[in-house]
Amino acid sequence: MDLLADLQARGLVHDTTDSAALQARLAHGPIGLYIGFDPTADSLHVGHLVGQLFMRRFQLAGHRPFPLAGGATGMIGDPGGRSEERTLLDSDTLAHNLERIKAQLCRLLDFEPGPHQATLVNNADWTTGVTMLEFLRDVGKHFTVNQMIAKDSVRSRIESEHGISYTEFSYMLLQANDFRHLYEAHGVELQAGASDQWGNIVAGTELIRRRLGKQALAITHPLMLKSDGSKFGKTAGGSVWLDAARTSPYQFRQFWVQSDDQVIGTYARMLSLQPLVEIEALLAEHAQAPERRIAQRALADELTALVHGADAAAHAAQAAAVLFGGDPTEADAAVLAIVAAEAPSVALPGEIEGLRVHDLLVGAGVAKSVSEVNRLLAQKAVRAGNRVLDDDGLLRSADLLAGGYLLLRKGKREFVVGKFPGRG
RNA sequence: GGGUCGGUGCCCGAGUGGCCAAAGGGAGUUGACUGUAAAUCAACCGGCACAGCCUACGGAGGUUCGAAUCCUUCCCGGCCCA
Repeated sequence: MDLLADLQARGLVHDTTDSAALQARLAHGPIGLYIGFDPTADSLHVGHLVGQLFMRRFQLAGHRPFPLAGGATGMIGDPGGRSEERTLLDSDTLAHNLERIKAQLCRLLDFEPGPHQATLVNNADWTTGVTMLEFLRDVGKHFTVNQMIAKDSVRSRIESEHGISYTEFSYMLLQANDFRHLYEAHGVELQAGASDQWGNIVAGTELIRRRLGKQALAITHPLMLKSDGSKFGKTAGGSVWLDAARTSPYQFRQFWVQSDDQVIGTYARMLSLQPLVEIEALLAEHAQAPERRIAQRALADELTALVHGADAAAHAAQAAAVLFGGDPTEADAAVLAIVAAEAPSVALPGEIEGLRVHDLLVGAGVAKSVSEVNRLLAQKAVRAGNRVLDDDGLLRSADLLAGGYLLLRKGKREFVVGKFPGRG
């Protein structure tokens, strides 16, 4: 199966400009492709994985990926997919975000010198020095406002009550110019992105055609949505981030393990780098005994290893086995040490006997307030080890597990490990 | 610039002097049932030193025993007129 057919079979192709030309071009030899990521936060989240892995698939098939960090476009903000104007980030925040995101963009791709070497680029490098007049003459001249306001992302904003600023209106020109620059400077002939980027991407192919007289190509992948149609990658606690400091490898893995059956097939096909036949076999097996969650576990392990490394993935799996598998009160100190390193943790004061859990749970971020802890206690939702705590929330020294760890559990799936400072 | 309608808790949205921490819905949390799933049912859903107190209905003043509700003023948004 060739690359394009594989992408299609995985449900990763939403639209392409000229599929025959793309097919032929891919068969002809290595192609340069790029996907842009704007530094709107200091970490990417799981929603960005589709795009990152999209590039990885091309690289594995022998092509050259150019992950682009939007140092320039991030200053403007993409008008697409939102009903209101963005608040502009200040330059310190932007610089910080950019640095963090660059590191993440590099993680899933191969940067070793060679024919399919990845190259990280930043559109600020070729945008910052351009003057307003140059831009208007070299880029703006090639677009009519008529076409620009016809694009979905712009039209929906024009029709919204808040309107759209001139700044955000210009976004697509910047992105078009990026494509043109990469085409000329690096021979990047293909731009990929999520389906909501279609308008911006095609603006680039048009600019290349008008100004250079060359054909550039475009391909988009569907936006990933949850089963209820809401935005992918959001949980109760917010987004699931790729940065281990924001979302621990354990939490990251749990996100996938807890995916529901309805969407796991879509997720596995779109995200896993395993051959499609193997994925289909796994999904068939999963359908036989969904309660075993083998598809969820397989995808969770694969993605955690890709994003956080094999060791972190193994530890996250071991921690989950203790917390959801057997009896944590029987786990030995070595295993609990792994749990303690993976699950959110909180420092214990000297003495446990008679200590109330309130501050521990609030401190760990599991509960927002003392009142909430009281409510949880009243609902019998808090445990230490296996013991359901009384309404007073008092702990006993007998609640300590092997190695002096205190395992607090809120509800069925949230855990906090209490550790004495200086140990484990 | 003139007129007019509006700004309520995470979101939508009721409330037009005391019975208001504020109806209802959504989101969320927990419990039951399960498979670390979905659906369903139930409870909870501002904070705290928790039978009480504090903070809160755009901001600041005021009237009143008492204000989300009335008055003044300022800020912000929609619509209409210029």
